[in-house]
This record gives sequence, structure tokens and C-alpha cells, in this order.
Amino acid sequence: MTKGEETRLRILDTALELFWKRSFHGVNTAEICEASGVNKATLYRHFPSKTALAVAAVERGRDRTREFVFEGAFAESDDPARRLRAIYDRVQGSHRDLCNRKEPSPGCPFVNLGMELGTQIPEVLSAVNEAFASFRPYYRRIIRDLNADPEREPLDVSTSVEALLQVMNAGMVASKLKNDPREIRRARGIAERIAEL
Amino acid sequence: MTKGEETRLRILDTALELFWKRSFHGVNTAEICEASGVNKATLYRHFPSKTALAVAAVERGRDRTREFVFEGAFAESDDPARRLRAIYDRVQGSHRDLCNRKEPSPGCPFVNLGMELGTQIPEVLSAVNEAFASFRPYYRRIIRDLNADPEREPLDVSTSVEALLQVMNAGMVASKLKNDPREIRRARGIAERIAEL
Amino acid sequence: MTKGEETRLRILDTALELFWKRSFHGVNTAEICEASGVNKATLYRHFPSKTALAVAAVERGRDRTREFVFEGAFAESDDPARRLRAIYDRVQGSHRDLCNRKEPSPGCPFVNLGMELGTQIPEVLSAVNEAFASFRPYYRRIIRDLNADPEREPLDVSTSVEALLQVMNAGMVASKLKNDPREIRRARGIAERIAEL
Amino acid sequence: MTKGEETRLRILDTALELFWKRSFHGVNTAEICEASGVNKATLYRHFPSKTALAVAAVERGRDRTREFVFEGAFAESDDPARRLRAIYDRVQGSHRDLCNRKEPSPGCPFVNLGMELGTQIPEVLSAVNEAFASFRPYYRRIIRDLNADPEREPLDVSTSVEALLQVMNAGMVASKLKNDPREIRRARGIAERIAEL
DNA sequence: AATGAATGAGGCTTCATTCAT
DNA sequence: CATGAATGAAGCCTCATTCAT
Repeated sequence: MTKGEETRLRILDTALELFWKRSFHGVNTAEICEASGVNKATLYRHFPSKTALAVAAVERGRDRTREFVFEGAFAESDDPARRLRAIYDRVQGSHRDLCNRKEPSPGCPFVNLGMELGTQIPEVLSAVNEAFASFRPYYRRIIRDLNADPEREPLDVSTSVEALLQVMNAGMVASKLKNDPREIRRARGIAERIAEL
Repeated sequence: MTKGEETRLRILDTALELFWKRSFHGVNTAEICEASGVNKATLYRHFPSKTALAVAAVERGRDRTREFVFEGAFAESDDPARRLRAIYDRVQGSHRDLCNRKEPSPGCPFVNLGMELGTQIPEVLSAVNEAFASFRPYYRRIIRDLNADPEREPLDVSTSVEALLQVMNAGMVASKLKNDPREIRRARGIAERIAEL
Repeated sequence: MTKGEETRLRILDTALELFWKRSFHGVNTAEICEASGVNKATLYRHFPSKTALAVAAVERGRDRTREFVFEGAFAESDDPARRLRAIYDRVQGSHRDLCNRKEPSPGCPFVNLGMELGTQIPEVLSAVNEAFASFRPYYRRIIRDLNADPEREPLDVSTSVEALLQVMNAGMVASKLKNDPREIRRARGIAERIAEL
Repeated sequence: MTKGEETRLRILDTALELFWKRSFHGVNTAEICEASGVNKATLYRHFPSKTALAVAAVERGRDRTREFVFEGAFAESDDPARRLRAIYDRVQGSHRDLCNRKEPSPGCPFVNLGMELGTQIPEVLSAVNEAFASFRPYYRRIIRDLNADPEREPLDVSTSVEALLQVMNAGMVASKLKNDPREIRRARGIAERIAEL
């Protein structure tokens, strides 16, 4: 990895974290630069605007989430029920780290940015939707694997996938509103009910 | 109502609408003033800061939502199932008006502001939580009325209420992300499933 | 005159002088504000951009030049030859004031801005051309008055007017390049030759 | 010519063209580098600053103009009148090329930079004046050759030379302001009148 | 009670320039 | 000799807020 790519990633990860915890407008470019240890002109050499940085940060978050949460959960086990659980546990994991540090529960970076900027910056909205789109296949796989069980009444795949996505989002929203990451665990229960486990 | 109170309400309703559709940071005080037809100094005579205005706007939204959505839905019928439906239909109603005007689906003002400002402005977060708190009794009443039916397996009230709140929020989030108010109708289906209707 | 109009004019006159003496890019908005004794936000309340300010300043310069140089020269006398002289003398007058203060000869604000921004900011180019357009009638009147003399071979009006405009500009350019306002006086001689005096 | 000299010249020609067409502040070093196909550090290896580059570009322009316009015109003929014409025609030639490409008429690089930077960067002003100084001998030669005709009333050499320089500049200014290179041809007529042809 | 006008602080972005390789 | 990457300073503009009337 070249030095420029390293810098780019450092900026990106910093921005993602800050946008996540403090919102797009709650952070300014100076803070992002300071936190990434780069000069402001360097930031703008890598990203043409704060908006573009947000888009790239969402994409970075999508990739990291897919890797750590979804791929990680799927690597843990082959059982769809355990995979579903693992997804929530891994999400909650990242939150617990924050709460130990007494930081408020930040919720979901994608939902946060989507709600903050959805009607203001369409590029961000698209990036958020693409992130969710990239999570769907994992839920779909879970539902299909469950449906493979001949003893179960099969679920409608598309409906269930959307419901699972929404339950996760609802849990993240609740976690942020109530400042309580245990809401994520609670959402896990609802998700299991939807998957009829 | 005195003239001052009238002005105050006009500002409040304008601010609520603008914050809802365009987010807190997406609107500035100049626009709020122009849209409410008042001078900036007048705005600051009624509200000590933009933050305070947002808090008051959330409170105003809470009252209007309670009145129009919840009280309205409850006035329509005594049947808990129909009341639940009516809640969603009334919420969707306000959205459809917007979409006819080709505006993007704005989602839920409380969720939006909560996600945007939750970690930044605690007063707003509190106001948002109070708004949701004021909606809980209606859901509770619905669940209890359903539980009154001796033929039904009774639901855990608290759990179900929280789930209903979350389902509504999830639907509003999806409606905004996908820019499609029909997501609210879809959420109604999930809510009914949760209420085991 | 309202207080706002006063402020606007103060900004405008300051900007005109600074752009004239130090060019558009040689002055920043902070300096313009400091020199006009206003806050930056005040400047932007009166003018939407630095570019718009430059356009307005050119228009202001046009009006002031027409008043002081051309109307002034025409008020001095009815004789076209003396009027032509007076135009140059009045132009040189404003320059001499500067040179006593040991400032470099600034040339012509219209030519300066036209050359600096002509290919970059079309609005400024238009404003500059409109300024020159507003000076033409005076030259035209001079040529016509001269042509009224039956003893003279009549000059082609349009050609002569353009030539007079160009001679003035050339003198201003030379005055700036050589940093010597006496070039304006020299241009007066050429102008008189063109007018065949 | 070594490779370094080649690079230096490429940068210089690029800078001259860009400064000419888009002004000193209208072009940044990044664009100059991109257009010359060199790295920024390379540019700064050859020129210590943007200002120094502008000075060198003016000198380069001076040499090229002397070669192409003046030496070229003098090589065409021995007749002073035709030489004077040829000067204007060669100047106009370079402009026409641009206008076919629908670019705005850029005027004179020396006048442009002199007007833009005359009061800001003295080195550039000097370079511009030196450029004009290097053109004077050609005009002087023309006037002297004309004066050699015993049938003509001899012209004052110095006065006429300055007038010819100024007429050219005025034509270039007009060409840029009106975005019409035919103004150069028009100036040729005035020049001929000054030379009493 | 309301307004036109003003402000200090800070936002995003871009500049000419230099370092390290 | 040339480059990819980085930087400090500064630029334009906008914000929430307050003054004076």
C-alpha cells in the first residue's frame, strides 16, 4: 500500500468515526484533519469536498461492516440462527467498546447520516442505501437457510429480509435515543421472532 | 390568543416543518424567519437560541402529532386493531401530501432530529424522547385492549409497546431512505404482526 | 439616505479605490471591510459575492467618473476644445492627488479590471464596457460640436469617438506602466491631434 | 538543448499562454504544471516562485514577440509602411487563431500583466516595460526610414514611437474589452495616421 | 412588540510552496 | 533530475446572534 493510500484510509477511518459519533455537521474539517494527523490541504488532495469525504466514509463503513459484522458472523458458524445472533453481537460489540469509554451510544452510522443528510445531500443518501443493499445478501442467505428446513413453514424471503434490516435499524435508533446499547440486544430478540426462531 | 402567541406559534410551526424536511443544520435562522414572516430579532425575542427553538419545535410537533395522529386515531374507533391501523394511516397521510408535491419523503421529525443531534445537543435528545414517551400511552392502551380479549394469549405490554414504537420508527427511516412513503404502510403490516392481529 | 444605503456606498467607494489601486486579486474582502469600517458579514449582506461587489464598484466608478470628469468638464465651458482638455485635466487631477501621496500611478480602474478579469469574470467585463459606453456620448457631443464649425473638414463621428476613447485608455495604461501621470497629459496632445485641434 | 532546458522552455511557454489568456491570478501553479506535463517540484526547481515564473514568461514572450512579430515583419519587406502593417497583421494573426477556437480575445500579454500586477509585483512591471522597450527600436527604425523621405515633413521620432506603442496597446485593450480582434486591424489605421501614411 | 442593520466566530476550500524519496 | 505527498497561510463566505431605533 502506497503512502498516499495509507493517508487516504487514515482520513477515511477518522472521518467515519467522527461522523458516526458526532454527525456530519457536528464535526468540521479541521477536527477531521487534526484527528487524522494531516493538513487540511492534504485532506482536500484526497477528497474534493467534505460531502465527497462523507460519501467515501460511508462506503468505507459499508466495507468494514460487511467484513467485520457480516463476514465475521458468517465465519463463526454455518447455522443461520447463530449467524443472525452473531450479527447483532458483533454490532453490539463495537458499541460496548464505546460505552466503556463513557461515550454516548452513537447508533448506526448509516442511519445517522441518512437521516441527517437524506434530504440535503443525495449522494450521501445513495451511499447509505448502497451500504444497506450490500448487507441484504447476508440476511437473504440466513432466511433461505432457515427455509431449507423442511419442518419449518417457509418465510417470504424479500419481506423477511427487509424486516430484518429494519429491525436492526430500529434497534440502532433506540440505542442512540435512549443512549443504551442494550437496545441492540433487545432488537436481536425481535429479529429472532421475525425469523421465527 | 394574543398577537405574540400567534407569532410564536407561526415561528414554531414553520421551524418544525423546515427542520423536519431539511434537518436542523440544513436550515438557517434567516430562512426560518423569512418563511414565518418575522424579523430575526423577533425570532430571538421568542426563543433564546436556535437550539431552544428546536426543542420547542419538537414539543410542538409532539403535541400536534398526539392530537392529529393519536387522539385522532382513537376518536375514529374504539377497536384497538382499527386504532392501530388508523395511526399508521394518519402518519402516512401527512406524507402523501408532501409526495404529491414531489418533495422527498422526510421521514419522522423526531427520529431525524434525534439522529442528527442526539450526541450533540442533549436538550433536543430529551425533547425527542419525551415526544416518544407521550406516544407510549396510546400504544399501551391498544395492547391492553387487545389483551382484554380472553381468547388471545396476552402480550407483554411493555415489550410490545416498545416494539410498536420501534416499528413505526423503522418504517419512517425506511420511508426516508428509500424516498417511498409506502414503507409506512408496509410497517403497518409488521406492527399488526407484532400485535398479533 | 438610509443607514443601509450609506453603508453600501461606503463599501462601494472603498472597494472601488482598492480595486483600482491594487487590483481585484490584490485586495481581499477582509481589507475591504477594514477599510470601510464594516464587518465581513455586513459586506455580504450588501453584496452577494466579491465578484458582485466588483461589478457594483465598476458601476459606481462609472457614475462618479461621469459626474466628476465628464459632467464637470462640460459644465466648465461650452467650447468643445476646452471640454476635451478639461476631461483629461480632471482625470489627471485625481491621479496627481495620489502621486503626491507617493502612491504608484494606478491607471484606469475600468481598463485595469477589464484586463485583469475580462477573460475570467464576464460580468465585470460587461460592467466595464457599459462604463465606457456611458462616456461615449460626451465625446460624441464634442466631435459634433467641432463638426458644426463650417470652416472645418468634418470628422467621422463614430471613428473619432472610438479613437478618443482609445487614446484615453492608452494614456492610462502608459501612466500606470511608467508610473508617471504626466502620460495623461501627453495623451491629451494625441487626443487633440485626433480631434484636429 | 539539454533536457532541463527543454523542460524549462515548455513550462515557460505554457505559463505565458495561460497567463495571457487567463491572467496571473486566474491560473494556479497546479494548472501550469498539468498543462506543461511536469511535477510541481519540477516547476519550483526551474523557477523559484510564481512571480519569478511570470517574469521569465514575460521575457520569453518579449523574445518570441520580437522574433515573430517584429523581426518577422521586418524580414517581409524593406518598406517602412509595409513593415508597420505587417506588425499589426502578425499580431492579429495570433489572435485569429484563438478566435477560431472560440476562445475570447485575450488582448496583449504585456498590457494584461502590467495592468493586473503593475501596482502589486514590481518585478513583473519591470519585465513588461523591458518588453516594450525592446519593441521601440523597430518603431524607431520605421519612423526614421519614413523621415528619410525628403518629400515628407519629418516626424518627431520619440513622440511618434511612443504614440505607435500606445496605439498598439489601445488596440489590444479594445480587442479584449469588445472581444473582437478586428479592433487590432482598426488600430492599424490609427497607427498609419500617426505615421502619416 | 418589532425591525433594519450589524457583528464575531467559524465554516469550507484553495493557494503557493516544500519535503522525502 | 524528477516525483508523489504534504503543508501553513490565507481566501471567500455564512452562521447564529445582538444592537439601536
